[in-house]
Amino acid sequence: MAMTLDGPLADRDRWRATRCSIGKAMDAIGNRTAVLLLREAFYGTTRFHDFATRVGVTEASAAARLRELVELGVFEKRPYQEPGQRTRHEYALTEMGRDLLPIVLALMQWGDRHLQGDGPPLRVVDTTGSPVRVQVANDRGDDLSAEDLVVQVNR
Amino acid sequence: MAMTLDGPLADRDRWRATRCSIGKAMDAIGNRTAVLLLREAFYGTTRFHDFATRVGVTEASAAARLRELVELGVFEKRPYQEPGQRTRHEYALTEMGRDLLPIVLALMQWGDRHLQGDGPPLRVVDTTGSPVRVQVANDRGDDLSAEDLVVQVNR
DNA sequence: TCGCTGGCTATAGCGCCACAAAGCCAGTTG
DNA sequence: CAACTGGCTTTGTGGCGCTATAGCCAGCGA
Repeated sequence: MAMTLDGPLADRDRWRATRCSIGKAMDAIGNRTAVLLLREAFYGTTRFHDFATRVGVTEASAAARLRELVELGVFEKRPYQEPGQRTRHEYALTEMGRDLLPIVLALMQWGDRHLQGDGPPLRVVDTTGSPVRVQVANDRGDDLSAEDLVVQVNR
Repeated sequence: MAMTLDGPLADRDRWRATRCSIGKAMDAIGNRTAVLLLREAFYGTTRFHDFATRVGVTEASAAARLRELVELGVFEKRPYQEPGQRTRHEYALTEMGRDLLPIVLALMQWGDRHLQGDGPPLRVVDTTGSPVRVQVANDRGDDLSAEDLVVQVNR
């Protein structure tokens, strides 16, 4: 049912998850608008106005969230110029941002399975048409659930 | 870089992600306290007071978030009785709740990699000691990134 | 030089979610 | 029967993030 807590972690009353990466990640990107901006970035959106309208928030909101994400290092702002147009900026995912794909797809997968009465609106497949899913796996690629996992103190 | 949008999705100005599972998932559980309650549940916590103190929020906050998660079907409240004690209730993850493991671990993995200056505080391994990670994979277990993915309309 | 457009920024108001402190109720122990 | 404990609930306050509306600025085209 639950994970196994190893070594000094076993006595659950003796420690608190103060440097927890899950909490830090939620502080950084745990916000509906931020996550939907990431969805749009993975769908290929790069321009400010497109982000705002496709996510369905005001430009004020999109600007505030994008600014935070640039500051954090998830997006980078890059100048570009279309012929006959002035210089503009586009928002491109950094490596840090691209590493968010498992989070975004895991949310989608869970929502598809448990929150959609009429089934998933979209399907994600690979380039051969094979369905894609997010899994918790070890080196051998075995699919694991909580009771297969052990948590240890690092170093 | 980005996913491929297939068929009617290709013209990005022609559709809006209105029934988006990512947005619905964020509405349901996209909240710091809710996610940390889930972390504790995966670590084995079942009792109200333990949830509140281990997450580090007030009992008022823990009670409100737990009530929402029970209503949603992520937790179920079960009566139990310790010898010499009155009947109490514990919070246990349902299947819907256990399906949130990839989201929680994906957040942890990303936070470990990008938000922890001194490296990850905890390690997650399987029962043989092999490191565990969250991956986006197809049927064959290939690890995929955004440019390998195709999004299609379902049905 | 004037107006248009894209990309923001500013202001005011509202709701959600956190906090702290206090209160309440059921049942068990003394 | 009174006191204690666990598990909440209530009340009041504050911040953050959303909305709507309005304004600003840079540069291109006419």
